[in-house]
Parts: sequence; structure tokens; C-alpha cells
Amino acid sequence: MSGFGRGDVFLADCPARLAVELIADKWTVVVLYGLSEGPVRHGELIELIGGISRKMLTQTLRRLEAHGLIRRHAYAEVPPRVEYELTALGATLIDPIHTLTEWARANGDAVLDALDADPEPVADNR
Amino acid sequence: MSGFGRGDVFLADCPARLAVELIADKWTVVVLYGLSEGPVRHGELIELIGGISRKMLTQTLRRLEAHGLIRRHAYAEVPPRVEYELTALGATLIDPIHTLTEWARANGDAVLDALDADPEPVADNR
DNA sequence: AGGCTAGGTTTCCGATAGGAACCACCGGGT
DNA sequence: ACCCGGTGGTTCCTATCGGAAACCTAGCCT
Repeated sequence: MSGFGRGDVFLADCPARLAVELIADKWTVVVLYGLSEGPVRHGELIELIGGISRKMLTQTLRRLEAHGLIRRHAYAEVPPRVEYELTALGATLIDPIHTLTEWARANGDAVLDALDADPEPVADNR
Repeated sequence: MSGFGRGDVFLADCPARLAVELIADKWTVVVLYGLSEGPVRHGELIELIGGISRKMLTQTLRRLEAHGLIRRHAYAEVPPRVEYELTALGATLIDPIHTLTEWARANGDAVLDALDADPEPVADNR
């Protein structure tokens, strides 16, 4: 087999793999994308990101915060206001995330086409 | 709020979002990475990717195949041999995936450091 | 009193993930 | 004739996850 110069990512418990598992997640990608242009409020994210529930948003944000990718600012106002923004570390993700989302925008239709083109007719004895 | 020129990705049911959900997944990323240098056998992937089970590998491969990102070659030999390789569409993902995995390799340690640095001491009334 | 706002949390339950164990195939050894 | 081994895949079963909706806090407003 060809040579992946020293795996990482392939090794179950190395930091690189952990990092992949942290961001390679449906909601994580979209949330980071949403934060990529500056601080955004919790409520703004909710209405920006179609289909996400408050629970999942909070959960995702907490996880990213714990891993040092975003920062949380809670203003002691009333009604409360909470803003999230990328940390310096999190900002280094903007590029990878944008590469990904742009691929998705460019190839989303192709992927969909493949889906309803394939549906393997019959005699499927794999 | 600032302008994400025409969202996509944010819209719950557009092709772009579907594409993100397809690849923004723990195993999917690693599997695609594993295939990024040429055809690989099922068994090779199993031993290459630490921690994946046969079931999850098969499942992931099937999903990618259905969406036109990889192709499956089953040779009618005995013992059976099955190879997977990227399609042309799948090959367009090599770049995004590599950007991601390289970020992971470069920042995996920083992410881990943040994790055991943060553990917010006490009085945590959010 | 009751309502409103904004961010979270809790509860309940169906859907999914994931590991262990099993199956099919067939040539080769004994 | 019998069992074994090497491959790829599939069941079975449980633990965890995800989503909807209700509830919570705290102040200000009518």
C-alpha cells in the first residue's frame, strides 16, 4: 500500500484524530461557519441555521468552547445577551471550513443527482 | 448582521446542506482520507483506520457509494477481494479533506491543551 | 398579576451508533 | 469426508444521541 507519511488521523487516540472527531460533525461545521465572520448571538445562530434546535446549538457551542475554539461572552443585562466568537485557535479553522462549504455549494447538486440515479434496480446480492 | 451572500448551507434542506451532512462525519472524513491516494481494499481500510468496526466501515462506504463519491470493485475471486476508489466527483474532495486533516495534525495538541486547561473550577451557574 | 424577552435546561421517546458474534464462500490440508 | 482459514458482510442487542416541547430564571412593562 502507498505511503501516508506517518499516519496520525488514522491512529485511534492521537490528538489529530480527536481534532477530526471534534469538527467533523454536521452541526459543528455549520456553527463554525456561522461564526466565521465575527461575533454572533445565540438567538441569531438559531434563526440563521435552519433546522438546529436550541439544545443542539448549546451543546455544540459548549463543546467548541471547552476545546478552545470559541469564546462565550455573557452580558449581565436583562433580557440576557450572549455572544460567541472564534478564538485565535478557532480562527485557524475558517479556511478549512470555507473550503468545505464551498465544495458543498459547488457539488451539492451532483451528489443529489447521484443519489436518485443510482438506486440499484434489483438482484442485489452483495 | 453581516452578509453571508445568500446562505445555502444554512438552509435546512438545500443540496449544499445535504452535502455537508454527508461528509461532515467522523468516519467519512477518515475513510475518504484513506482513499485519497488510490484504490484500497476493505481489509486494508480496516487495519489502516484505527478503531473502526467492519460494520461502520461498510456502512460508510455504502453511503459514499450511493452518493457517487466512491466506486466499488468486487473481484469474483476466492477469497473475495473488494476494492474501493474515489470517483471523479469524489476526487474533488481530496483537497478539502486534506486541508482538514492537516489542520487536525497541526492543531490537535492545542485543542487537547485547551481541554484540560479550561475545566472551569467552581461556581458554575450558567 | 400576568406577559414578554433571551438563553438554557429538562423530560420523554424514537432513531442511530457500534461492538460482538455469526454467515457464505471455496480451495487446501489431513 | 471433514474442518480450517482468509474475506467481506450482516444480524442482534444495547447504549447513546437527537429533536420537540415544556419549563426555568430574572427583570421590566402594562
